[in-house]
Amino acid sequence: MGNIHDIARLAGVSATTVSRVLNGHPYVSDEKRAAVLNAADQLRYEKNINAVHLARGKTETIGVILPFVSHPYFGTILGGIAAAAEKSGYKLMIVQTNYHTAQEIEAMDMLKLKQVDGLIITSRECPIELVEDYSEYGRIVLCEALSRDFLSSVFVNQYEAFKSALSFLKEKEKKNIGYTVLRMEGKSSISRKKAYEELFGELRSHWVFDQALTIEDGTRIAGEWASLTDQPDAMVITNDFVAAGFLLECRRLGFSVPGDVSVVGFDNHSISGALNMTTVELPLQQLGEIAFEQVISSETSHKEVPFQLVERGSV
Amino acid sequence: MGNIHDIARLAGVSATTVSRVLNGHPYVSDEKRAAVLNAADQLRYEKNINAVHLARGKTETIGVILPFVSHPYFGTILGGIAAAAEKSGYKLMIVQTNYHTAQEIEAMDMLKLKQVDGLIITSRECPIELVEDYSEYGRIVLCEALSRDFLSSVFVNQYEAFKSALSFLKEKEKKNIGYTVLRMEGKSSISRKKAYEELFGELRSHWVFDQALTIEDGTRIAGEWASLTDQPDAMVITNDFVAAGFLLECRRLGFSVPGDVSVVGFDNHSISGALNMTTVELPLQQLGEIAFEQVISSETSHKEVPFQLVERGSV
DNA sequence: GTAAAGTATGAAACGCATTTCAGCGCAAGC
DNA sequence: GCTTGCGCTGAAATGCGTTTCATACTTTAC
Repeated sequence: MGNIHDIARLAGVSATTVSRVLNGHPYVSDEKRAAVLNAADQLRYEKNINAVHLARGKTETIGVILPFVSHPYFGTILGGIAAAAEKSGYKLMIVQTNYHTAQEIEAMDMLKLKQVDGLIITSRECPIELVEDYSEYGRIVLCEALSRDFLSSVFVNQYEAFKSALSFLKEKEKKNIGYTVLRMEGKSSISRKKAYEELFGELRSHWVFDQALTIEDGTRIAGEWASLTDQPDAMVITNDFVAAGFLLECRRLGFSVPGDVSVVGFDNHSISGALNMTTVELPLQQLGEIAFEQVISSETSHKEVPFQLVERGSV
Repeated sequence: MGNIHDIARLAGVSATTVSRVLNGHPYVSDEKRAAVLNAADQLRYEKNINAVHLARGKTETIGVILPFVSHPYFGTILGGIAAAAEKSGYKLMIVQTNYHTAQEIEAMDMLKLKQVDGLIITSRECPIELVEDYSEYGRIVLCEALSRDFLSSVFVNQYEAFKSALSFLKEKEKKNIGYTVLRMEGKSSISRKKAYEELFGELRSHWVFDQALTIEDGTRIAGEWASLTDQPDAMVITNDFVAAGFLLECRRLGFSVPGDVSVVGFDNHSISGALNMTTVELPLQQLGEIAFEQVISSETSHKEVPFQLVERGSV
């Protein structure tokens, strides 16, 4: 358990030669190579990766910022990132932020401190300008639509995806459509409202349901929906989990889906298949893989991934 | 963007003093402290964390091995680990193994290379003896029942949890009970069989369904169940997602749950609540938190976390 | 036969912060 | 008046691998 110098001494060579052997560099004679390997073996040598990181100035590690690791939306993106990282021999450092700015900043500091070579931000809370300030320390990829020179991005066109769900419902003669958002003040909230008004004119604000992230949220929102006197006859719902909660609670309350209310989810998570639910498929695994390719690329890029409406039986 | 020596020069002090100031150590005069802080500011100094890691010999980072990051079972454990890590100021390095031994070994090597201070293995594929060999390099926590001197563990008593589900069904007069396992050759498979035979005597081997991990698996298994001439009248299913797939597919095929077949899941994931499904609650978030506490503890320990049957309407 | 190109090797510099040890000055204790 | 101890400070050692540069010896190439 010595270091590279101990090996050098034992093998009768220089530390340089040891390093060359250990890293598979050329220009080492067979005898010296054998001697080094033998000495390393004898000393039960283990590289200290921190010394390598220090010397090389990089860590072959990518940081991933995500609000919740246990939510399937982020879990699936992370799965894609992890699969791509494994192929490229990169390690992954994850930071769960719970949407707290402080955690996000702490994560971005990893880039500054050279703990990670690059950063993937699956969902952002702090100002984009702040993120941009960190781009001098390493590549940053965001999973949202933007076109900044120093930040890469990979995203689904939320506006169009939402609009395609609405258009589909319009075709099906649905006139009173409600929808859910994660947060009223969120970015996607604005684009959704815009898409809605473009297709249906004025929006009744109480047809927009807030805080839609989990199955329980879906359950809750179903209750809210049920208590309305002017119930929407269709709902476009943030993701398949919320949609599942909504759909199941509606049925439990004695309503028929799609008889009384149609449901369109997002993601095409397997839960939507099991529930025979119409949804807009988002290739989240692929999005994660692309994000990883971008973060190790030397150039910034902006990539849109396609969505696709999957028609099933909830409309 | 210089280093600690540049600061020392600019502030007219030694590198030692700079280090003391930067790390909040006592015994530095106010003037020197101010001078150092000022110089650091002027130089826009950023610590190189890799040098710190090298010097200190530790990284305040814990490695987490898990087969799939996007599966809710592991996602929930990871969420618990992440929450605890955040509180303690630790970082998390994750390795997704897909149950491949090679990936597991690569992850364990992080411990040897001093890339992580400790390791949490949420699910293991390689021999326990091999894992034990790595324990000399840092603390390792496994999420399975075992009592090795150099490995910590946190676990649910799978045998008892499974048995409690079976007992519950027995009380409800169910006589023909099938169940699912992740893999026929798996560890839990053996303890399940034992529990089963203890309560019901001989087991019909075609009442055990293999490869039960995802919703789709549940869907598939429902098809297999439906095609049997001697259908079990109750199923105990690996986790709530598989159970959800099973339950929904049974209903789609025209069977009644619990009329034609009862279902008991595991985990008490919110999906089971939405489906009004009876399940055995496993405190996975808490299990993750405990695993983290164990991995940063200086002593090995073995902790069992309680399970609890949650009675709903699928039996 | 000589210049050019390739092979092989090591000394030393580089990346950077932490920590131990030694020492000096001043104040409290007896 | 002398010892003990605390406050403050810095030199040097420590952790460790990579990479550049200089050098010397072989081969090819013409």
